[in-house]
Amino acid sequence: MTHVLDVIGGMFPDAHCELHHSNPFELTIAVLLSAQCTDETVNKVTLHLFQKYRTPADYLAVPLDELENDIKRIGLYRNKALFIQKLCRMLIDDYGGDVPREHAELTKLPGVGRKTANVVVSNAFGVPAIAVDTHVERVSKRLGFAKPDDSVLEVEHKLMKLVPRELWTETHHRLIFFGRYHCKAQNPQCPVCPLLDICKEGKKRMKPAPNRKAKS
DNA sequence: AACTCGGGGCA
DNA sequence: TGCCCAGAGTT
Repeated sequence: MTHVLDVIGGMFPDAHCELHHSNPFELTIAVLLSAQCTDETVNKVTLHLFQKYRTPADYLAVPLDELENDIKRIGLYRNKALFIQKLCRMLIDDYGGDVPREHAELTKLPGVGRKTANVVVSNAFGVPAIAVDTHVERVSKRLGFAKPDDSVLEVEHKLMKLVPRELWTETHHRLIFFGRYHCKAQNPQCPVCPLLDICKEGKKRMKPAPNRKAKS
């Protein structure tokens, strides 16, 4: 596992959170918005959004329609606008206007599940965590760190056992970059992958079965 | 466990 | 054009 992380680190020396933000609150909003869409799209929206809305009260000061319109370029925008206003209401009512630092409290917020909470605690509060999104899940299963039918939670636990705690967050970032830019869902770059010799899935893909459709 | 939300990216 | 996606909530 350590060897794999080193190799990926060589491929992506500057792997980091790609969401634009300047504090825990903005990060929470950005991660919530990023569900099922790319960080690049989120950044285009938050560039303007974070100029207009700076505090939880700012998000509550406008009608829901207006907030929806402000994030309209992002998929699932109606759900997310509603989540944001409910979340801001909870921050003000229950947390003194600040984003809670505890994982268990974060997951109580609407629109914040396990993955989002892990990204917030690790990336905003420096708490080691491995956020398992579909990239991390896919890569972990292809490389054999988890089994094909493992749940997201099981993948997270197995990764945590394979890596020392102080490297959890870095592991998360590296696996994300590897999955997003190299070990992609549709067209994994197996022919030029430095991990091919230790990757079962990669070897399987390099010599496809005759009855399988092979893209070329 | 399956369904829903939804515009963007990519073939 | 059609398919899939840096998830989470509801049933």
